[in-house]
Amino acid sequence: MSHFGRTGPPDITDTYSLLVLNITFRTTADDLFPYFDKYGKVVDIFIPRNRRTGDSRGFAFVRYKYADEAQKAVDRLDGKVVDGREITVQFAKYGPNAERIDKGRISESFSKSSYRSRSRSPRRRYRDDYRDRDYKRRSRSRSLDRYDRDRYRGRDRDYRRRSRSRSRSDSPDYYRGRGRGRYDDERRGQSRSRSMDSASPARRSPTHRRSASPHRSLSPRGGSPDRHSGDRRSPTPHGVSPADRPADSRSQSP
DNA sequence: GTTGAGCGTT
Repeated sequence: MSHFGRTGPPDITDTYSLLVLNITFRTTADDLFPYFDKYGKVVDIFIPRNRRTGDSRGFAFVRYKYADEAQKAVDRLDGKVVDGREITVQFAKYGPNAERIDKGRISESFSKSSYRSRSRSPRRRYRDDYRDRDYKRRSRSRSLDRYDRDRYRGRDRDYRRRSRSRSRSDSPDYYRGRGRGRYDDERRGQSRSRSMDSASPARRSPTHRRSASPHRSLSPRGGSPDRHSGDRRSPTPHGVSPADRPADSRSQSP
């Protein structure tokens, strides 16, 4: 039983869904199974993943067959350290279709008569699908979702700061890399190859220098770091020299 | 290689 959520929702009519938050991004359904299975009969475990990257979002849904077992798991597994991180287990408040559920159990099935109740759903079913291609072309003022908000949070400060001090014409990579709206997720393989050979020389130059610059600053006394330099240079006699770069350029050139 | 509020797929 290692295939959870791969075949889609089996049957959530008589199952109780538990929401597991604060789990690691590397935790899989199989990892959570032994934890929840010990406290009750786990019907299915599903971990929402990103459509583009495929990485876990950091939370999972565990469905129990009985409410008493689910409650037990919430009380026992809530605050339990899994994979080195404390997880949060609680009853799901919303169903797979954004419908309100009671105690993790769906209060209303999607029958013909349920359509009338659906008018009350204040929540949208869409989350990441429409945002991925609409948010960038439309306007970012709509409010960034958790996916983009996370990435922008770390890149935003650097991104804006550089724009002020440095001109865009100075960084041709700006249009291909950050200008697209996002920098990774689903980038083309060919773009990456060219970046390594074409636009690399300009960026790789400062990269090598940083090894020597900070090293000297941290050792104003001198004399001591001499031993380290000698040993570290041995494994790298050549290859890091920029003089070899032109040689590769002609090979890469068509 | 990174991140951390929240509510889900065939």
